[in-house]
Amino acid sequence: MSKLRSVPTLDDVAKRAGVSTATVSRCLNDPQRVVAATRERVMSAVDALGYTPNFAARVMAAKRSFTIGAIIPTMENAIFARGLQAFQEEIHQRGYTLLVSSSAYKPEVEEEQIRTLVARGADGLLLIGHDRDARIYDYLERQKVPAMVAWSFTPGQRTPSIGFDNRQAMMALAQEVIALGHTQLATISGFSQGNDRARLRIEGIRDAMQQNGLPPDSLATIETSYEIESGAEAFRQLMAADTRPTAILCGNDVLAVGAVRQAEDMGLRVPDDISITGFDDIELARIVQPGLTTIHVPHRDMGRKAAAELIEMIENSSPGQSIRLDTKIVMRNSLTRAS
Amino acid sequence: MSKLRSVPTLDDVAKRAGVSTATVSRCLNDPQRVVAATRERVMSAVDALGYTPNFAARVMAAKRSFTIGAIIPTMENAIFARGLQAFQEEIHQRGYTLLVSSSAYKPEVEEEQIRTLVARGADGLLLIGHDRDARIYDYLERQKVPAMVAWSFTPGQRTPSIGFDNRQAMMALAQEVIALGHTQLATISGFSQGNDRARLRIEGIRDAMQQNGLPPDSLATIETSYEIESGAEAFRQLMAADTRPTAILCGNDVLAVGAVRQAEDMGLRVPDDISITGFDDIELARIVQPGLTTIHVPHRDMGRKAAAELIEMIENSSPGQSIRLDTKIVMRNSLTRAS
DNA sequence: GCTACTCTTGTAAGCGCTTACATCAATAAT
DNA sequence: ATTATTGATGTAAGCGCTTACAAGAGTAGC
Repeated sequence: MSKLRSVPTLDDVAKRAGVSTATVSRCLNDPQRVVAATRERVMSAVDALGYTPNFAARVMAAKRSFTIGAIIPTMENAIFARGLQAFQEEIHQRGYTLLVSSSAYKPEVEEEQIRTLVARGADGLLLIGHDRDARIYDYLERQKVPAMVAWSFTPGQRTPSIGFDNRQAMMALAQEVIALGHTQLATISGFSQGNDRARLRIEGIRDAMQQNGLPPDSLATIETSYEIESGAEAFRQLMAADTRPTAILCGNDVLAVGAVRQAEDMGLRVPDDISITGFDDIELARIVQPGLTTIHVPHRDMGRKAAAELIEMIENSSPGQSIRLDTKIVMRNSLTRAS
Repeated sequence: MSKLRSVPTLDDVAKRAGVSTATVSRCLNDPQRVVAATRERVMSAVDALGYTPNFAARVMAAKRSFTIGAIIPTMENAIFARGLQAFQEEIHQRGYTLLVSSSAYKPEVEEEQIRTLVARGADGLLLIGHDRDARIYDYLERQKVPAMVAWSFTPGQRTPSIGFDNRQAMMALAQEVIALGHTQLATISGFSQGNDRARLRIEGIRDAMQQNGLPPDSLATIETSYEIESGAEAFRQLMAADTRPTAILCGNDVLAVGAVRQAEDMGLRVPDDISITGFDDIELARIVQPGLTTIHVPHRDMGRKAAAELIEMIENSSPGQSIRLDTKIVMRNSLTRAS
């Protein structure tokens, strides 16, 4: 018996329609298993009462939530926005709901968020990058929650990944920079601790230097947070050094924009006085003046494929497949020949 | 009895610690109600088993989820990012978790998201703007889920709001523009249908025109989606008209940036050939060249206050209080005297 | 020593739903 | 006509947790 004026339950609907709760449940979840006449009676009871199923009860009984969780490092800038949007569109189309939370690049926050999402009954998880404590992978395994990694591609890990080869991509760009005659290189990177994308991008630059006879150790490296201000500050530091770099390869577009802005504030012309490159090709890269030469990442494609593959893992308990996507260099106006 | 090698439950912990499930539950939710020795025994059982409480079960039994839902129109650009971040920080500090979803500015999607969040047991909801079907407010009332509106301030509505006076703010900026001698005004606005912020901002401009003897109907108005490209396209249209405007007040910074970029592509100098203003003062407004003259909105403050007030509503079933925040005009370099 | 508290823990009744199984009627097959 | 088969619906057992209530053990006051 429902309490007076309270939120209607399945029971209330069943009583009103003169059927059992099982029938109501079937109407809602698998309509064709119920004869049309009954179904209509039930549906109108649902409408009349303004009934909405209680999600917690449903998850508990069905042991399925049709929910997928995503933990991204940040929502503050657009790095993950487009990919996540595509991811969400794809899973929505397949009847799943997305739960997003952000970790602010903090491993302990990420771990907490993962546990929260799992406790909430997420059927699967989207994670960014591979670098995290083994304890988390153990936990996920024990809870039997499949996870998919995006924004990285490293087969052979415990979790399949869909992404691109960060190292290779950055190496290609560095090759390009070196081919333009630059020998004094610098990089403004995100913190590489616990961030394989950042780490591999730096290594990509060193690879290119190595291959072209430049000593990898001569790469001036600053690690900082992914914020425009941080990029600006890092640029200031780099330019205060004894030997100034002639080209700065930034770990992402946000840092690059900060550097470009700071260069301008310091009266330096980009790219004539200093070349600056980004990574990601977010909207900002097109907006800023001069347009940022950067690496285009197929965000939407990555998001969509990650969704498809993760759902495959959930529904068929498949181990999941890793997919490598291609990146390409986008030439705009922030990189030019060394003077 | 738990199934072999399955996810551990309260029962498993209780058995292992040699206590009842009630005691374990108390240890987790209200530790001081349990004597230290017992508590330790329980906690080590929790650790040993790697137990995590099942959220759905907890919500169901406690009828409380410590979850707050937020439905924002978009995550694609940064309009809501900062405010939401502050909101999330505040509720997190008070022991709540945030669930975010975006409606893509579509009323029907928003309604679905609201229902989803409520069915998921959200204790309260953060909504953007007042404009939505009365049916939704009825539903929220019936389900007894308190809601708070942000980014608008309109007391006397069914839901309390924390925000600023969109109309007044835009009027102040328009006054400024008119004072600089502009008489041919235009606006690039978001779709005003179902979006009180957009609607009120347009009205604010007309108010200012009215007060200064300019015919409000002479305001060239284009409504479009909140995207950079749309801003650019709208700018193109405005400049193709017989009488070109000398100043364009945009509904937000995103549109303004699109307009600025397009102006440049068309070989027009901002602000010398055309003045352009924004609204919101997101990061982009500082980054773009020339810096955007815009209206600064106290995003973080708004987010924090909305959180505090919403939690107050949840925990003390208070009706909620509306709060009006101040905006201010930020002068940068995209607005100048009419030539 | 006895009653009256207080403090800690256990017992068990749900929370609202799904679903395996049972039931019953209608139809098809013999 | 009888039995097997199919389809629609009902019955009821949980899912994992919280919490009202009960019970038992100490302590204190008389």
